[in-house]
Amino acid sequence: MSLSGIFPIDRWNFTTQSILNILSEEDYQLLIASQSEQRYQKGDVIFREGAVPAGIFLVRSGKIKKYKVDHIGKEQIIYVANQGELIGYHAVLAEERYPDSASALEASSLCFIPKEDFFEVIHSSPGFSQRLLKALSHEFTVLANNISVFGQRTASERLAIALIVLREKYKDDGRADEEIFLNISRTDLANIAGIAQENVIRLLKEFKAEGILETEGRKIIIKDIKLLVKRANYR
Amino acid sequence: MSLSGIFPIDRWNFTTQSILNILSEEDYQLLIASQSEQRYQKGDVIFREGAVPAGIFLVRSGKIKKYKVDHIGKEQIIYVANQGELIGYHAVLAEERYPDSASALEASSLCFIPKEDFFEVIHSSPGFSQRLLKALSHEFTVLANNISVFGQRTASERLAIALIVLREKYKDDGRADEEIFLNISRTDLANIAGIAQENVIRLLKEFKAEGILETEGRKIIIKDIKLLVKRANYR
DNA sequence: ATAAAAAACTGATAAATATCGTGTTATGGG
DNA sequence: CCCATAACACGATATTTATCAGTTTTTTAT
Repeated sequence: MSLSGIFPIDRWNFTTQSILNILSEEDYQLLIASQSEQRYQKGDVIFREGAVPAGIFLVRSGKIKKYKVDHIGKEQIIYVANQGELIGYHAVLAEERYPDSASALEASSLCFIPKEDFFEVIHSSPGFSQRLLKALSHEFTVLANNISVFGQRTASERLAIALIVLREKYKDDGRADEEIFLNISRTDLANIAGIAQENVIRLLKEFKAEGILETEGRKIIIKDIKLLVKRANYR
Repeated sequence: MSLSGIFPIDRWNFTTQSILNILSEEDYQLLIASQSEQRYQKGDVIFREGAVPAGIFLVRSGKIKKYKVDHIGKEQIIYVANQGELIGYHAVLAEERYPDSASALEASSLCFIPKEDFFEVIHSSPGFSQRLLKALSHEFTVLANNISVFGQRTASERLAIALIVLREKYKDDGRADEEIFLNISRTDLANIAGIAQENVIRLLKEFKAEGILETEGRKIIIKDIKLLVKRANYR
């Protein structure tokens, strides 16, 4: 079951497009010409905040979290990148160091693209930079939306919103049936929603009691997306 | 006194560049060819969330807030645009409706640029879209940074950070001396930092007691930026 | 299969922050 | 200049959320 028609997730600007959708076949071939695919285990770091970027990464499979670590070691997850998305290109384009770190949420496969190759495609394909502008502008909207969520929403609303967004990201994995299984730890959920891990557990218990979801150990299975949307308090 | 050397505000990615810096003289002339400058009083709305954009706005003078309004009427300020900045171009580039509203924080003068003119410059000047990509990528970094601030910082840290950022934006106004006067209401401050207005007042009182700032009615005068930075708990 | 480690979970308490009620001071229009 | 209105201010209280100090369950590695 898609969210379209139930929760206007696109209209509310919580999702971004796979970069592959904005690439023509030629551009894509050019981009991955000197590719080197690498596998990452769950928890492996792809790049660290402050490092100088040498290129960008295309997520071939798996899920990557982008996050910033606090002065007291607290982690805030900024974004979860899914299969088909590019990561690290903002820093390359802005000619800055990485403003955040990236690591694998689950076993993932990434394709490294040297920044020279990336710039070559940008320079040689005028259409590409326009589509990139469009994609970046949309991503900007998504992030701005997130700021308002943090400023205006309660802990339970933020968790509900995080679950809705994650459900979209996880729905293409595995199971073909209605129930979508989120393979993510309580701690990562807490670091996405910006709340304490213990409260994630308590809130998940509430959601479970309301029939929104089921849990089996670490597994979270979203059962009733409509109720979840109601919990998020959107309209 | 500039922040450089005291607080590495650029390194911490809290500021964005004026778009004028990335425009060549020709591009600039082309952009404002069919300009129509308009004056806005404090509080006047420039555009509203959900509207279809017809073009972009260049801030000639004054300050514009971009914000989202809650289901219960609470306002979250996403960004304060200063003289020299463009607003509304993300929506135009993404071909979306405005994701947020914009209104004047003080009497301002804006120059409207029809979206056709904007696209013409993008298409005709390959350098421009590249510089725009760079600017957008940097803005993205700034927003991502803000998300981590909301997720990781206490109310007083968020207020201190808001004051530091605003100080940079207000320092070119009026007075040439050291003390920078922020012409912004407690409510707007609250809506930037994402805290209750009463708490802004209480925290300002604390900051005053610590010698960080002075208040004269609605006026806020930053006296000691070093202490303010210490309050923000950055390093 | 089993031990060790990690993650999930729980209840009590503390801390942070919002809300409410009310008084006071600024500020802008007539 | 004065009045009306909005903004500022402040204490008391309620609410929300985090922290702490554990126990239990699940997962991982051998």
